[in-house]
Amino acid sequence: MKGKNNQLYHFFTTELMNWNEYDNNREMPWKFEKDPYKIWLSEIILQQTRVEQGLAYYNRFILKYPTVTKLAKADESTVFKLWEGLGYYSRCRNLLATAKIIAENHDGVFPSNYEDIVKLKGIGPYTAAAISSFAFNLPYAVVDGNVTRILARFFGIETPIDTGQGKKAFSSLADTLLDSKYPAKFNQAIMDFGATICKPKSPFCATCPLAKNCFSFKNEMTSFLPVKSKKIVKKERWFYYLLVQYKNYVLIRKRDEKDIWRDLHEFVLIESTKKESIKKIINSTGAKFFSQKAMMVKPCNTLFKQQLTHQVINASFIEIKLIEKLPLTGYFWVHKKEIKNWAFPKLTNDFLKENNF
DNA sequence: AAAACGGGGCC
DNA sequence: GGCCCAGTTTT
Repeated sequence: MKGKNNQLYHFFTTELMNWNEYDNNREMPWKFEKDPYKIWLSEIILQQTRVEQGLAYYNRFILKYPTVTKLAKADESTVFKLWEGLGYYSRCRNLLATAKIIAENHDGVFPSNYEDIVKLKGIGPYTAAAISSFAFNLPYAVVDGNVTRILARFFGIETPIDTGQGKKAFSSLADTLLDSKYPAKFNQAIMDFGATICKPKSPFCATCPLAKNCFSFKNEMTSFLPVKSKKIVKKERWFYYLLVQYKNYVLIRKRDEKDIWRDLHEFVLIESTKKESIKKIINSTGAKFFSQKAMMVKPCNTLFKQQLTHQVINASFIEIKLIEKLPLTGYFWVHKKEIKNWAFPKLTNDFLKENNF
């Protein structure tokens, strides 16, 4: 039984490494990169993010911050502005924090072993394995969505990939399969393979070099593997944004609670768990303070909707022009021309763009 | 162990 | 409308 498994393992690795020689045309600026800083940056950007979406961000970051030392000296708001629109903003916060740690505690030199790398903020098992193998050619197998999908399908593993047990099993199997002489090449190959051949939908089994020994291909199971255990429940929220203005100034604040869009900015927010009438919002205790001192209150008709992983945000914007410059705790006044210097959620930028604000 | 964290693209 | 993406952190 063990011998049979070993043969299968060998087949998998051999075919995969062979495939990479000829059939892989994915071009990415960080491919075959050896600078751990550039690899790190690319891996953080690509967490839960498609290559096509992250590519432009990567290029802009490298241009502006060519080294980890340069990044470490950067202003947080500037870095967030550069990250704006990419999502999962804790990645940006951790990126800067880690750059500072490397600059201050490691003399600006990226750690060169897995144990030290995985301790850094924003770097988990996947990213540590990627940096270790790509930059330092250390034998750590990456386990991302591509890898779990390929392994679940090829070996017919029904263990859910999003459980502790599953992660352990897939990681262990990946380490067994890893070509320890060429870890960087193996890791690059398996992810390219997942992205181009063993795709989530409509994989190219007809031309797949692994198909003849693939459990899912032989048993018509590709559409059922891998298995995920968790069902996502979405909640719906209604955001009513007051564009409180005085002359050419508008009130904004930085979101600082543990919630979506932390460290991004927003206008005066009145939130509800359900849809409200604009009239009710304007007359609410939160808005009355302003509407009483307003020369103009104008709701914008468009409803902005943003789908997130665990929630749906519905946003309406209401313009309020004041006759005097009122203060509001937690908020600050900025000139309209300065708005573009602050990072905002995508939904807000959509509004700003549509309304030439 | 489960939940939360964005935004985009595909079917 | 649901799924998935070169996952990690927090609860």
